Amino acid sequence: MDPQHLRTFVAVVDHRSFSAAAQALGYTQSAVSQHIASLETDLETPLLTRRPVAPTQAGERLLEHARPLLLRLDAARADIARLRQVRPGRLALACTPGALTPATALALVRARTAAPQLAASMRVCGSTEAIRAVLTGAADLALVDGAVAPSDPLALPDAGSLPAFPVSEEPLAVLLPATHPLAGRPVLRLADLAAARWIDAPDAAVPLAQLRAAARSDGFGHQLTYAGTDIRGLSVLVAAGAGLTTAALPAAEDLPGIAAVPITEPRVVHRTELLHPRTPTTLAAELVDTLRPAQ
Amino acid sequence: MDPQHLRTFVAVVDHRSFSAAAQALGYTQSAVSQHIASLETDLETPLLTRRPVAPTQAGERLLEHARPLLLRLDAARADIARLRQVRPGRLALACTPGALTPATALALVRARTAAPQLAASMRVCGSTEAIRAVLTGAADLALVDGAVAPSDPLALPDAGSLPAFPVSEEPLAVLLPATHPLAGRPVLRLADLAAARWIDAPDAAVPLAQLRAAARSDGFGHQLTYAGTDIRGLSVLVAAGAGLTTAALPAAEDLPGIAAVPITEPRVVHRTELLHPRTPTTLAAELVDTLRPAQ
DNA sequence: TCCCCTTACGATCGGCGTAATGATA
DNA sequence: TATCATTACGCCGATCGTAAGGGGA
Repeated sequence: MDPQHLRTFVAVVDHRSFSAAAQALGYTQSAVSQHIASLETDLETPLLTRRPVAPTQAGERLLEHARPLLLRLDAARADIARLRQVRPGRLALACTPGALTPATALALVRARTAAPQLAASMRVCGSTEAIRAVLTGAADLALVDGAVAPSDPLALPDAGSLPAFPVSEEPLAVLLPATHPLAGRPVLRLADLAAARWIDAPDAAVPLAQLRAAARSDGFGHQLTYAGTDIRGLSVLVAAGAGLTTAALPAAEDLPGIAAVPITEPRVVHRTELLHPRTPTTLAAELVDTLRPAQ
Repeated sequence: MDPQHLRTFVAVVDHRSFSAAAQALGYTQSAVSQHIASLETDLETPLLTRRPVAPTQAGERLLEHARPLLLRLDAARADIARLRQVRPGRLALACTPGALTPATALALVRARTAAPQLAASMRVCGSTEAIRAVLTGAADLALVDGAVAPSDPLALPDAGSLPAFPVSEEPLAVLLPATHPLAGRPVLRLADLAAARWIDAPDAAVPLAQLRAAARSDGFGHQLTYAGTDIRGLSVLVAAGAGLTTAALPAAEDLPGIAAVPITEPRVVHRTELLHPRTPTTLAAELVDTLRPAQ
């Protein structure tokens, strides 16, 4: 089970084609075929069906291991590289949309004025991608948000080795169309909304799985999936009646056509956490110190 | 970063010697040296000091990645192997000492009588080892205990891919010498005990880290570490005044020289969970079904 | 017939062991 | 000087690319 073979396997599944994966990886078709054959011989089971190219049951299972495995391998390499040389003149931030608030923006601006020569960058993406960016060294810090019980840590996938600390906690609010029957309520209970129609926007809003966990419910079904990271676009969909979503209460106020109603039951908050590598760059460490007292 | 090289690296650190690691792995000294050299060239940093052989800072960091990485690699292989052939005639159970209660023992006996030809085995060990056993296929099921807030899941290391469900929850009790000033109390608060002297028995009792997490305290210091898995031996130490420990209340009653006092604050329970592979053997699946309604 | 995966085959590279060398207490 | 890690070197196996083969739409 050579990691390189696993990488090829993942690429083949993603591209649904041996030849496309070969091109993407800079191999010949033949090499890719040999990689897969090597894995299948080693594990003594077929991993892919051909025509069409798709993972078998065993292949699916292997994928579930291979992706985190390869991520961790890249993380290990990046971790050692960071330990070897600390680049001071850079600050690359990965940020989920819900974590980009006036407070965090201000902290970044303050860090910039403190170090004017600093080349700063910010990338807005889903939490998985943000965590991956920090793990692999593509980003120096990540700001990630989610919904949890008060003062509980966020349950972040594959972020095991990353230190995290809370930056802020605000009330969690449901976003409803202003015309919605429940829009006038001062507060709402999550359980009352489990049967509603939701929008699944894993990269832009709180993932529905976190709501289910908070409400200990199987509800929160969805018919529409929103793949972007643009909260405003999401709010337009909500206003049009495509479904509900959640956000931090302060961020959700003043959205046109939207009523934001805080959730009181169960006790749940919108929480933002800052993740940083074990060996942050000096500028990243400064920003960490800037934000830490905000807790 | 060949996994085989990582495996060698871990072995060298564990043996504190190239030659001993070579012998353990069935390589020559030379091959081990080349593995380490390959890693150090690849990562462009020394990973080990020689004479004495010890990990450098970068080596320590690599270790933190390498061990879970290799475990997951073994887990992936075992997972696929289980998918390929289900061995019905075996039931290997890995169990932490605190999870071995009359109820779980009865369930095992019942499963045995239902399938008399069954070769059953049980291994008592720490939770990390129990999880590793299930992940690598050495065991078919694991029973693991710990202390958490009521109805919270156990936070188990590296068990990400293993389904788990609760088998029982009982009050958590402190074990005190019968002569202890607090022994007569009907109940105790965990915070009152943070400053006491504890025994760190990670493989036999609730790890102190879990108590710190439950009490949100930095206390629970220890001077004595107990490396075994024998709860009776641990209770003898407690009775002798070596320090305190915890256990499920029912299990802790009637220990000679011991007073078991339930903890009421913060809300915390002793919880036992059953972990099983995604593809359990038929007998393991039966036992899973037997225990599941016990929830 | 075309597309795409598989197999055959030769060249190259990497990894292992043996054995010589080097360093350290 | 004894012990242990490193280096030199030759052999073997693994992997790559080129190219021929095969099977489904």
